Amino acid sequence: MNDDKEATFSERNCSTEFQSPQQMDWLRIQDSLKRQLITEDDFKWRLPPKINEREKEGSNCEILLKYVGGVDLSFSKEDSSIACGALVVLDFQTLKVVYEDSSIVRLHIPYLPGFLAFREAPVLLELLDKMKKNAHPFYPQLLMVDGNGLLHPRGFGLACHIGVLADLPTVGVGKNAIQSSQGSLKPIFISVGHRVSLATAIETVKMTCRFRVPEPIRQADIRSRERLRNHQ
DNA sequence: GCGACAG
DNA sequence: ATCTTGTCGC
Repeated sequence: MNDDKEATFSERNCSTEFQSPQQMDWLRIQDSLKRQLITEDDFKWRLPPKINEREKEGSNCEILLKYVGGVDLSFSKEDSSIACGALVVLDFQTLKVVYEDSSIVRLHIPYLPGFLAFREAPVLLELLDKMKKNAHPFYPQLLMVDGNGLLHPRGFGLACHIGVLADLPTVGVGKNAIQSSQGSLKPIFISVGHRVSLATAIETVKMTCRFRVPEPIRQADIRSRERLRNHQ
């Protein structure tokens, strides 16, 4: 009964019959990048021990997760091709913003379901790269992305895309998803981006949620639209 | 007209 | 993504 729905959904999104030449390229790129995707914990830091939890034995790792990044884009209401991408870094424990940068750009690639990364990733990768080039001490150890990761028709959403290209642990956080009208309370959709397990993805998001959306993404959202406003 | 698929 | 007022409550 439900198999019919699953099958048609999958077919519709993975078929190459009705794709433009551009989208054919994008499909190949996604497929290629997906081969580099890591969906397990792969980082050298550890989460701060929970309050009622004993320190884990055998964890020789002394580095604690401290710098958590968040990225988001906001768009101009007048000209939808004008956007502001923002990158923020928060202290994982205090949730205070310790770094902020943003960039106003003109986007030439339209939004197409399943290909969000080709529209939004370039700006965000630039902001990350700028920080890395400067060897900034607050460069994020984990990045939360406003968009899905594995939760994607081909299992390679924006969070995966950014994670692989930046070689950074990422978590995807979606605010809408397919067949979203089931849950009653507006849920968020957490999925693995790159170099994190689902358990870690969920745990880190929970630990940074003061409100519905985790604080790193919320701050990136607030600051990107704020800057867009002051620009015109 | 219906259904609807991140941002 | 963006368009949008007031309202309730801490």
